[in-house]
Parts: sequence; structure tokens; C-alpha cells
Amino acid sequence: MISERSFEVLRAIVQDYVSTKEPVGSKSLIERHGFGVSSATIRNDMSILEEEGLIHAPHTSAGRVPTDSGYRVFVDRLSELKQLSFAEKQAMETLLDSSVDLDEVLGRSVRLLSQLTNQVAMVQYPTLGKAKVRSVELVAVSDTRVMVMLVSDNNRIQQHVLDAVVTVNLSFLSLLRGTLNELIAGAALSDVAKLTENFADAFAPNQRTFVSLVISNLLDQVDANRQDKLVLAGTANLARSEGDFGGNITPLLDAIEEQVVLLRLISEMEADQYGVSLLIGSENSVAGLSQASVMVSGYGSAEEPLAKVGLLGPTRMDYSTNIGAVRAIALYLSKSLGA
Amino acid sequence: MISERSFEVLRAIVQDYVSTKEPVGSKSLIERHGFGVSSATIRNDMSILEEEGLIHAPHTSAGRVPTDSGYRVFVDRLSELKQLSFAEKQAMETLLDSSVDLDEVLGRSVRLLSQLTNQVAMVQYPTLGKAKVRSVELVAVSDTRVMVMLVSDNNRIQQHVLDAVVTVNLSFLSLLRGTLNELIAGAALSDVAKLTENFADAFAPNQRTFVSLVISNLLDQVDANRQDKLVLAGTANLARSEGDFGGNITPLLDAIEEQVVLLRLISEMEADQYGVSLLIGSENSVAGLSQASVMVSGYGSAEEPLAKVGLLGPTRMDYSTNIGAVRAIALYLSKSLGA
DNA sequence: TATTGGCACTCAGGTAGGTTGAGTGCTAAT
DNA sequence: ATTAGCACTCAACCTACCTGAGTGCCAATA
Repeated sequence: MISERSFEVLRAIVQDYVSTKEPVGSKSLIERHGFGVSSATIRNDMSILEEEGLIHAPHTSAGRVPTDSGYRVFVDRLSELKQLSFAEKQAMETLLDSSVDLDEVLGRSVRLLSQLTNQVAMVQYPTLGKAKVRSVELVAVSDTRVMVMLVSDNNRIQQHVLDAVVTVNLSFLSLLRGTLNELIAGAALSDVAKLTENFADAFAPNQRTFVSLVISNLLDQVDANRQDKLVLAGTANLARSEGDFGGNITPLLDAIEEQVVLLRLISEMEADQYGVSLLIGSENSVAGLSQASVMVSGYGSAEEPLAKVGLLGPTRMDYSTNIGAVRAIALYLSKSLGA
Repeated sequence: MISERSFEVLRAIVQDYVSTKEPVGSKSLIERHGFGVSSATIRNDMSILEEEGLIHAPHTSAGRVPTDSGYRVFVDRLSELKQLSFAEKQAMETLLDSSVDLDEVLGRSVRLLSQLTNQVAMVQYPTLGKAKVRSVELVAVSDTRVMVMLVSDNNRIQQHVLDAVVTVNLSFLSLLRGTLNELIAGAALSDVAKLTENFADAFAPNQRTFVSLVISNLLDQVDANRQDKLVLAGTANLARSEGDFGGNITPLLDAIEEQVVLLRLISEMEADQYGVSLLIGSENSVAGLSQASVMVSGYGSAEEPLAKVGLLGPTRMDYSTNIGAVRAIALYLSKSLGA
């Protein structure tokens, strides 16, 4: 029922509105896009689009603006994404070469993404997924404190310092480290809990408390959710697109600072076309994010992504470019971390 | 030449302006503060203050607003700081109790500070200072990668992953770890460079490259400046006080994201009265921060602070409360990390 | 049936003029 | 040194008016 031309009109409206920030009218449409028809015809198409709830007029005598659903249809009919420029690809390569540390890779990627898109970029720290234990290290960092380190086979290292309260015997620590590694080195992380279930029982009663402490600390680290952490970049971009949020970005900034909300939101998002999952405006149910779009892509490996990377910005954004950029960064991260 | 009452007038102007955000006039001053004189007298005082450049009228028929110098005089004559409330003190205690990890302590402190002050809070990661090496740990995290960990005696742990390119021999790694610890365990960090100068020479030529790599990695970690890092919280508060920045907080957010600028600024700031160092408005020379005030306090130990903690906000802020809060948090951090 | 030209209508935004009131500076008297 | 009094200023606000981009609808057309 909606003609192909009507869709073209929608596409043109979205494009013009994204670039000019002004409601777009029938006349300027035929000027800029030269459909072979008159403005009156376009007006008819526009009234159809309005009936379908895809566009909307801010007031009686104004041009039209895409609604959330309008953007949605636009995105769903997007045939191809904008590619990164040569310079941008090169920037990614440079990043890839000098990557060492997980923190560094994630930090740089997220900053790059925010620069590429002029939006707020975010990356979630990878969960341990299906990785296997490479080794466990126990390092005394003071008389009573021990650092428990879990090294997994995907180059990932997690550590936490544990306070044993009592003085730690160094040779016992070394012994414990040995036995523990014998038991779980090479095991899948998901099996660690079962494997260590009765581990403490084998030790003398006076050492049992300490051993249990170490084990529970280890299990905490295995537990993926506990570790969920988000890194953001480009918050300044929000202030720039303030107008798109009705001049009040406070709720946005609040939501951003309240990372828990964002984390839950993006972990619920399922991969979509192009592997990028997108929520436009009120498609997400987070209070204060109803004028924002959030898109994320999983990274890690195709079968089982380890975490998400994506961005957040006003609904009035260049979806084609941004989806492309998120996708590229996700692929890069997968490559970089999968190696 | 400036009478005591004139100073009182200045104080009243600052107070009223901070709380109402409106330029304050002679009449409302006598209403709210009941000086025993008439508004005409106050006007005379105000014209003196204006001549001295301490206050300034936005336009002819408006009340007065403190200038940067006005705030400066106000702060310098501040006789006492506002104390934290009981609840606030309790919040700090709770924080203190559950402190484990450096990251955690700093992260929580900075969030608390931003909540106490409603400003953007920041804390700088502590440099290693005069600390001594407790131990060095070398942990293989993959065939070719080694994590170099530097544990210092102030509970501080630094680590970095190093890519040896070639396969690492585990028993050699363990040997290296032993020899290295024998050499530098207990030494001051500042001496590590000298001690390890010829360390690699003692090894067989085919191992020398790897050993040098480890050593240089270690020295990188010892080098304090390399590690400088800033944690921020409460960016959302900036958006709330947008009006105080002429409606354009973009340069602010830029400066914040460009942490290097902030880091240099605060490391140049010297302790002031109450141990808190303060730059008001254009007293700092950072572009884009001319309408903002920055205050920091050192933490670590009284003699030699390890790093700074502080906040950033509009010049129109409650200096008394904020200086008090920064001071309290700095003391808390010193206590927490000094233990 | 889809398209078009024409026309009356709407309304945000800009411009111009008028009013108000908080606040000032100055002066002469105390 | 302080004060009452007074003329003056000007941002903020309101009102009225105009303009132009844009709409919806209708009758004519291909």
C-alpha cells in the first residue's frame, strides 16, 4: 500500500533532516532530490507516510520530521552501509599494530569509535565466555594480602587482591598455587566451580579458611557478570547535539553515569542485520533515553560474542555511517582479541 | 582603604549570588542581611568594591556579581570551612571499611566527592613516590607473553603485559624472577634504574634480548609520569550548571576529555591554605576553563603527597562547602592508602 | 486512477513599540 | 559618614503585526 516512491520520499526526508536539522517540506524535497513529480504529489505521499506514523509535523505549517518508526523503516530498508574512508581504515590498522594490553585496546577502540561517529562510544569489557584456564597465580603483595590472578587462554587476565587477615605463609602459598593449577589448568572456566567444590577439604583445618577464601575469590572472578564494566568516550559529543534532546541532556548524562542501566540495556540487545543491534528512540524503555538511539554489536567470535561495543546518540543521527563504524570496530576487536 | 563593612558586603554578595544565581542589588542586600545601614550606604560600599574590581555589574541597571578577584578575596578571607554532615561522614567511613583495591578506593572516593559537592570530581592515580619494591613477579600468560608485575610496599600493584615475540622458557622465567628479586626487592623505586643498569649483561647472549625487554618494561612502570591517569565522576553535574558557562559547556567537556591538559594543570597547582589549592576562573590559563574553578588537594602523606584529588565547576560555586569536602576526601584517601 | 496547479489557511519566528521594575548614581541635607 | 530623594537606565516582558514556508483540499487534467 505504501508505494515505492513513498519510501523514497521517506528516505529523502531522513537524509535531509539528518543533515540540516530542519523539518523538511515538499518543495525543498523536489529541489534537492528531483523526483520527476510535482510538490503536490510529494505532499500526497507525505500524507500517506504521516498516516502510517513514519513522519510527523512539529506544527501545522511546518515541514516533516521522521518519527522513531520512520527511522526504523529507513534503517531496515538500508541496502548498504557507508564504508570507512582509507584514512579511517589506516587509523584502525595503526591501532591494531600497537595493541598490547586489553585495557589499552579497549580504551583506544572506544575513543576511535567516538571520533569516527561523533557520538558517545561505549565498549563493554569482555566476559570470560568459553575460555579455558591457563593458570592461576597467587602472589603475596603484603604480609596478609594475596593477589589472586586468573589467566585464561584468550590473553585475558583478571586479578583481585584478597585480604587474608592472618599472615600468609609463603611456601604454603607456593604449594597451594601448584596444587590448584594441577587441578584446574586447562579446564573450561565454566567447570571451575565444580572442580574446586571440595578442594579446601583436603587441607589441614587451620589452613582451610584461607584456602576457601582463595577459592571463593577465584569463583568470583569466573563469574562473568560480576566483572561487567563499561568504558565510555566522547561524552562531549552529547553536549554538541544538545538541541536534539530538547536542550536538556541531564537525564542522558545521568543514564550514562549510571552504567548499570546501560549495561543491562545493551546486554539485552540481540544482534540484528549486519550484526549490529539498534534501538531507536522510545524503542528502548530506559527513562531518559527516549530521545536517544543506542546501537551495539557483539565482538569476540562470530558464534559466541564476548561482549558488546557500540554507541549512543540522538535519534537524529547518520545511521548508515554509524552502523558501519560500529561494525568495523567490532570486527577489529574480534580480530585483535581472537588472536 | 576598604572598610570592614565593605568586605562584609562582598561576602554577602557572594553568598547571595551563589545561592540565587541572580545579580544582587543594594536593596535585597539589606533585606536579607540587615546591615544597620541604608541601601544608599551599601551602594557606596558597592561602588568602592567595583572600583577595586571585586564586583561587576552585568549591565547598567542590574545588581552586582562577584568577579574572579571578588571570589578570590572572599575565599582568602574565609575563616572556616563548612563541615561535613554526620551522614556524610558516615558515608566516608563505610567507604573506608570496604576498601580493598586501589581502583575501588579511588573510584568510590571520586564518586562520593562528586555527590557531596555536585561538581565534577577528579582523582589522580598515585605515583609510586618514595615507595620501595616489595617484589617483582613474572607470569607467563601465553607462550610468548609475560606479565611483568611490580608490587611496591604501599600496597600498590602495577602490571603490564609484554610480548616477547619468541617462546618463553618457563624455567628460565622463574630463574629470572628469582635473580631479579634478589637484586631489587626492598630497594627504593628511584634506585631501580641504577641497580638494573647492567643486569642483562650477565645473561647468555641469546637470552639477553628478552631480559632487556623485561627490564625496560619494569623501568617504564617505575617511571611515575608514564602512569599518570585521572578518574572523573559527576560529569552530569556540568550540564546542570550549564547556565554558569554561558550555555556552552562544549569546551569544558573537551578539556575534561583531554585529560592531559587537566593533569598538567593540577600537577602545577601548589598547596594553599587548608591544604587545598584553588584556581578561580581565569586564574588558570587553560583555554575553555576560564569560567571554571578548579581545586585540588594532595593526598598520600603530609610530607610528600602522591597525587591530587579535587574538583572542577563553575566559578559560581559554594567554595566553603567544596573546599571542606575536597579536604575531607584527601584526608580520607591519605589515611586509606597510608595504612 | 494518479498527478497537477491553484488557492485559502496556518503558524513559528522575526520585528517594532510600549510598559514595568529593579537597580543605579548623584546631590543636598543630616 | 550616612541618608533620603530623585532622575535615569535598561533587561525582560508583553503585545501586535508581518512574513513566508509549508500545508490540505479541490477541481481539472492525462
